[in-house]
Amino acid sequence: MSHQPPASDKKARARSSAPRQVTLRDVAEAANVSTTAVSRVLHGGDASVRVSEERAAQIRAAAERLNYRVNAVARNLRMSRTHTIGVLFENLNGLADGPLYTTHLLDGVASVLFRRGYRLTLLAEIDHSDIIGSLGDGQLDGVIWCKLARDPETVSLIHKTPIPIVAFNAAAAEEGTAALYVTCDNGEGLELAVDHLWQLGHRKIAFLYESEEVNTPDCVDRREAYQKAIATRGGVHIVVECPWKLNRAVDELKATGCTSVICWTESLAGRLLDKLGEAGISVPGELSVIGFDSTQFCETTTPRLTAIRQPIREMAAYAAEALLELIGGNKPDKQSTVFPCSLDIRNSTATV
Amino acid sequence: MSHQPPASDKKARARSSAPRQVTLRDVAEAANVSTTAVSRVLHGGDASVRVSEERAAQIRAAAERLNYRVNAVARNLRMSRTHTIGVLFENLNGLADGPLYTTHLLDGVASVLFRRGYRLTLLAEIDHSDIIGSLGDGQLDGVIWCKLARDPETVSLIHKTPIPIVAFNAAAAEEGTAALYVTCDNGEGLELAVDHLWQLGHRKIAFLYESEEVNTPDCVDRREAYQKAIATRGGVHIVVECPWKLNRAVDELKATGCTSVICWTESLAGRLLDKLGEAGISVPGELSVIGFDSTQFCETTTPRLTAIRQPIREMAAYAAEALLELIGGNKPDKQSTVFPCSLDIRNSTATV
DNA sequence: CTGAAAGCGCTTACAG
DNA sequence: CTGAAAGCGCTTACAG
Repeated sequence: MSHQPPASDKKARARSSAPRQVTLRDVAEAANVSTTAVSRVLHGGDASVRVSEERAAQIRAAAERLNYRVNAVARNLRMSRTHTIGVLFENLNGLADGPLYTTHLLDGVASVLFRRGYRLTLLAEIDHSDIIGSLGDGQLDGVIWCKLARDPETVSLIHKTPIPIVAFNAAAAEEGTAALYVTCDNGEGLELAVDHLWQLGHRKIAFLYESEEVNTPDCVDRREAYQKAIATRGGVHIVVECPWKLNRAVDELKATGCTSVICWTESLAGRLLDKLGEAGISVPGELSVIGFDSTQFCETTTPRLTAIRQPIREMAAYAAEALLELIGGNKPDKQSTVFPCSLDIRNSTATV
Repeated sequence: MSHQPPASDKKARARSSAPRQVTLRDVAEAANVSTTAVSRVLHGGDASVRVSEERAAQIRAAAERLNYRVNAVARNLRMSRTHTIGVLFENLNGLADGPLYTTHLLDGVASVLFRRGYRLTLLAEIDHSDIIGSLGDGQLDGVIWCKLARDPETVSLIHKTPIPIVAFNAAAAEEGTAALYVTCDNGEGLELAVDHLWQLGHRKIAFLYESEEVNTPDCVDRREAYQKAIATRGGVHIVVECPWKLNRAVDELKATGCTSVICWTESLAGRLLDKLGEAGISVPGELSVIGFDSTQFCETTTPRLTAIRQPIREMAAYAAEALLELIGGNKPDKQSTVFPCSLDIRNSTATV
């Protein structure tokens, strides 16, 4: 019975033109049941609805025959839930910036999300003022906000955002912010790095960062942590700011008379190694260099790069889990999670 | 007038509980106009609707006052358009695999998409049979399918997918497939590499790939192109398959007596360099090594890696542009676009 | 056990 | 110029 194509003349749809999407209603008509029953059988949900096995089989057959696919957008609208979370980067460059930082980050997030049936959308902060528009438009259940800045404007943005937020690599939590913070222990990391150099006899240790990153949370924190670690030892801190391209950076470092330098990222350290090579300055012979992140990248530089390690992938996976908890309505017991850092000693540091 | 909060008693919504989303209807009521007018003023569209400047101002004021945000999911449902495109990877590992391949790919795609107001969703092929489910659920306007395989099963999948597809790094176009193909000229690339080695006096040139990748399109193409380039010169081809971890790979290469090896990716070449280093085999002294992709990664290996270059970022940006054209309903003039390869000679190759 | 109907928040012919 | 109403394709109280 009912093996003829669904008539649906009630609506007299334009069946002739573009191949209209097959809907739940079509399946219901073909199987001679209600859309309620079809929804229940095909998509589960509402357990209070019971459908006999016979009808269920009819429904499944009809769906198969008509090649029915659920329209997730309609479902999302109805349920106010998209099972999609966003990862927000400060800028487009973010993607190609750190040699492996972004990759590990996405890999960690994706490993959790995909397993739990969530999707991952990439967002870049193009227009600062439009973030709310992107985050509050209903398409995202939550967001992982990378390198979240701490200026008042951004903080107020956070308050206005209607979805749960996990701030990634954004240092300390703001007072009264609903967001969760996941970061690494920059203080510990720089303490380890300075300690390592100090033990090697270095007393003039520089800290290097790009002027473009002067306000990036991690950059600020690491700079301050460096200064504290140096101060603790009664040393003199040498903070060097350079342009992204490292023009004159080598000269400026030389002028300070430092014997070692800590770069705020491994990406920067890698580029510095190149410049030092060009300038004929041997590492670690004349200058010891330390980076931050300690991904596989550090195994491929010349010399292999000593670096502070933060477990990016694990942090990202944790951030994703935490976000799903928030979305599920579970309030976390703590607002900040700080992952420990360690120091991977390779070949770019030596006694002074 | 009408400065009191919207009554909306008609519906008697649960205003007391969770802060319900502010809708277009709320704005309309607050401004004493129709939703038609609000939609027109706030979101543009339907140019046939005209609203006086006075009313428009009222509407904008009401929207501002109520802190109205459009619900993009509802709009997407209505317009059957999400302005979101997917990037589909074969597996999760894809993300952390090639040192910079994925990053450049995403960067290229994102650079185009974000500028044109599109979003980017990451998908991984977890369950092969469920791809249609993901691609046909209405949440995506199109997809960039990376390393699309050529088995009959996948081809039939492509035919069933209701959204435009651009296949990336997937070699030749399938007969009668609607998909667009963007790839690099593997043949040219391997010809250049073999030529380079041949000129350096190498006559025993091996080709190395991981057994896990035996059916990956690019791997197949490059292998065949290698064999052809060798055959053209009357040489003997030495194809070596190894496990991902490269167990015994060095021994096997040694056993073949080859003086040089072309790896199908730079990632593999990088790992091989490590193994060779451990085994005390000097590169390029005892063995010349060539990789494929030639990203910044090759500048950081020891020695710096000679590699065939494919312009990943440009290819990805092109793929994104092409996909948007397809989505816009513009049929492309050609089904395949092949980007030229070149050879970046660095320090991992030398005379035999 | 089963179905008719309301409603998620938009946009857009259509009629005044 | 303006608005009432239909409808995108789902899910889910609610009533039989």
